[in-house]
Amino acid sequence: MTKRALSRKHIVTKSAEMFRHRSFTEVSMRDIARALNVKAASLYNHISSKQEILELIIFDLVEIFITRITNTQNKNIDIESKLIEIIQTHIDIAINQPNAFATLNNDWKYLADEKKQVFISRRIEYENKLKQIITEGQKNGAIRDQNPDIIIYMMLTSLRTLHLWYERQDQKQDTLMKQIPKMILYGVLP
Amino acid sequence: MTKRALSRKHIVTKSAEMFRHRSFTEVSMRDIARALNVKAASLYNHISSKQEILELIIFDLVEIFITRITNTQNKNIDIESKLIEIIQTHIDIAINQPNAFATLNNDWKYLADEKKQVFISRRIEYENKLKQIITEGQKNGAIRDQNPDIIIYMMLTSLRTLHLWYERQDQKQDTLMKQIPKMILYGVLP
DNA sequence: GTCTATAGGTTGATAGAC
DNA sequence: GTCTATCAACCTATAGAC
Repeated sequence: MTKRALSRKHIVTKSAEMFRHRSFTEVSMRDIARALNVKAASLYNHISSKQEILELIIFDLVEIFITRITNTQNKNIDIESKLIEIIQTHIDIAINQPNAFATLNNDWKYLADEKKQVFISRRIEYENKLKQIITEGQKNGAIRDQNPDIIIYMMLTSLRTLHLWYERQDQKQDTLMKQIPKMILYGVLP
Repeated sequence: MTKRALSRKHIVTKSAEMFRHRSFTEVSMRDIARALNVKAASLYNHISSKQEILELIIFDLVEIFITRITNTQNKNIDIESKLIEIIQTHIDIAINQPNAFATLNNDWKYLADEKKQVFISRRIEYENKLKQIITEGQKNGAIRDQNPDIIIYMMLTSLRTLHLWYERQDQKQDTLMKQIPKMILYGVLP
């Protein structure tokens, strides 16, 4: 019945919130503990290491990204609609899960070696799904015949720091949902 | 006549090289010293603090960016050519000064409070020059009539991590110089 | 102008009392 | 399951010998 029982979930959520604004290496276990009104040692009753917190934040979101692009990939809609849906997924996550999203984008490099390799593999898997959609679109003439790696780069980088910019400019979600895909696609579509 | 005299310039150059791959906070003075085959204490004969190294890297490049956009701004060419030139400036710097470029983009937030404020002011100054060009283009009908902040965001974010991607994909500079502006502008121009 | 030694602080993590 | 106390390692920076 305690109002604020310490749990893995609380620790992970609060950590993501803190990693968003000051990176993984800058936030100490003492900082996280202080924000949860406990002492650092107490955290270790719920999680085994600082690394584990990072892994929980990042890999949960990785699964969400892969699930959603797979979903889009399997729909019976045209290529342009697929790309819009993928872009909107990124905007949705950037706005509605900004803490985990920022941590994934900024702090994946602090994953321990083995986990970092897993992350990179999953990212390549994601990019390959996107590449399949793009090359399929290029065969149909639905997408401009340009180096698909450059197209993917342009799509993904502009979406990677949306959470920062959203915070700074205070744009409405539905404005972004309309305008960003348009700006990306007019460069991608013939 | 020593082959490798320690100097401010050596220290700053080597530091930028290291900050590119592991951020400012992750690279210690001992690391920098080791890479230069001296002991950490020796660095302090040439620079006053770790902060000073960061400032030298970042503000040198800030001046280059501002000089170059001012230059473009004052030319007698049409708006589209101005935008292409600005984009190409970013690509040029990302490719030819990748270390300072990465440090500026990733580590400006580690500048000490006062210097960070100066940096932010200079960045706003830069973005305002870009905004002037864009709104002028919008009056002429040369640029799509869309929120200029979103246009600037799209232009700048896609250029901010070019150095990483360039490294990963091994694209040729002249390919990027042609294709990236095209991809950005087809989303900006009517 | 480089070195050793060290001050004074931080870090992630653990041992063991309660 | 939280706490205090602590370890061992690291950090930036300085003092002072050479």
